[in-house]
Amino acid sequence: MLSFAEENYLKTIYHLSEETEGAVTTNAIADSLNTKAASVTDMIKKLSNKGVLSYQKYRGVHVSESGKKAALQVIRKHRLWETFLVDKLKFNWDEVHEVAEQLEHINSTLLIKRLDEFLAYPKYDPHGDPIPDENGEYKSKPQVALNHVKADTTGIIVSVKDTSNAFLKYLDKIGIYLGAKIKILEKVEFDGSLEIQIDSKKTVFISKEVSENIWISE
Amino acid sequence: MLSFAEENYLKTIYHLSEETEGAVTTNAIADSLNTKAASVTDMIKKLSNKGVLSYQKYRGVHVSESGKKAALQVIRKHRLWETFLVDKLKFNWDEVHEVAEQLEHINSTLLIKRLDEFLAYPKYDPHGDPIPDENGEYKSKPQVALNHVKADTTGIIVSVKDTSNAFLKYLDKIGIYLGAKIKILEKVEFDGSLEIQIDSKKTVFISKEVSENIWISE
DNA sequence: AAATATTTTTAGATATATCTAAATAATGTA
DNA sequence: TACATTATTTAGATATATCTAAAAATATTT
Repeated sequence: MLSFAEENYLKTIYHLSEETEGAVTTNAIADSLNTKAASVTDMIKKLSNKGVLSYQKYRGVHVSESGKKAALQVIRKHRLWETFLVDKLKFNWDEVHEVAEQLEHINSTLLIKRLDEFLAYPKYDPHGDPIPDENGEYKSKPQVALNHVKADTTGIIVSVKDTSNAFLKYLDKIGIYLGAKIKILEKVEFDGSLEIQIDSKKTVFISKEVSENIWISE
Repeated sequence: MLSFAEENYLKTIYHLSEETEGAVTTNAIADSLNTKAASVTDMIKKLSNKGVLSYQKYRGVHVSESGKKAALQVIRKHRLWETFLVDKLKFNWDEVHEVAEQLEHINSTLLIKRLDEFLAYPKYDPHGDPIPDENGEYKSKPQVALNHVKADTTGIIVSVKDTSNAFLKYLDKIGIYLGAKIKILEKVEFDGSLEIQIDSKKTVFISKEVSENIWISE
């Protein structure tokens, strides 16, 4: 059994390991959790003793098989709760995270089984992220660039291919961000530009070049 | 802000103060929380410093006004979650407590507001206990003795007036306990005896004398 | 490769929530 | 009232999770 804090560390380390090649470093973990490197060292020793991480001094950590399983169960709980908050309790996307961070540590197999059932076995959370099943299995949603979808398509922005400052500033300015809900209102055949609606509110025009760099998950 | 452990102590002490005249003793708290008297002394000092209890050495504690408010909010959360678990997630009565004990400490005003709304503002939890509102206000359900209700009535056993060992042993034997869901199947006019169903399963016969001592909440 | 900078670990504190064992206060009884 | 019993508190440990400051290891630069 992992404690609240141990679960938090493991989940974060698992996420980092997915975006990192090689070992996850102490500082990366500390940054991610807003804590100090010394605290991380203490904790990764403990998690390593519990067999969920493999750790070599000064060489960072890798998540073990059992660690992955445990991390995916926490992620499963987190994403099921987020789905519940948005679908049933009418939370906005920006309101769910903090609460789901707490709810994900509630310990009850029956609760999660029934919650899953109650939500009709969702495969993706409100951000488009996949919800692992009881065995930790999941399938990511296929992603497509905005210029490859038809008018009337809705989806969630999951990735931005151009990460230059200029581009990100532009996206920020027009109100596009990771996780935003997008609807293609119109596609101009002439130049491939798009009129899109963001979060069922604001509508903006983007050029084909821009649309090639924004990837959504339907 | 109270910690998880502090909230648990306060809630328990509040419950004890409701069944006790005068101060709540250290040992009563320790028994109730399955902990040691020394731990209780430590904690009540802390809670007393926070102003939710008033405490005099060797004289036990009283819950202050602010303490009552805080305790009632924890109880509110507990009972709303119990209602959610039974009404929405199809938990049985005996399965809810442990999970609600965890859920009651989740910290989010919006969550509780929305949960309350989602459950259509319930006034009583699945055990028949009143759910305090945001201001801590609540109204207990009126209670009646079994011999005063008509056939077909359903209710929850909330109180047993005869607390002799013999009587309690008898109740235990026939499967009656506090919180049990009761349905009056038949009332024999001749002697006032009753055929009742317990938890939608077992049916038993009880005499009028016994029925006078069992109080339900409809 | 040596010097410097960065990263990571260790040592030693602090805060919370517990415990056991011993001391002290309150209560019950002869 | 004095003694015995019970209840409560204190003192001192333990475990978890955190921190700062210093030491050690690794990485980078000249």
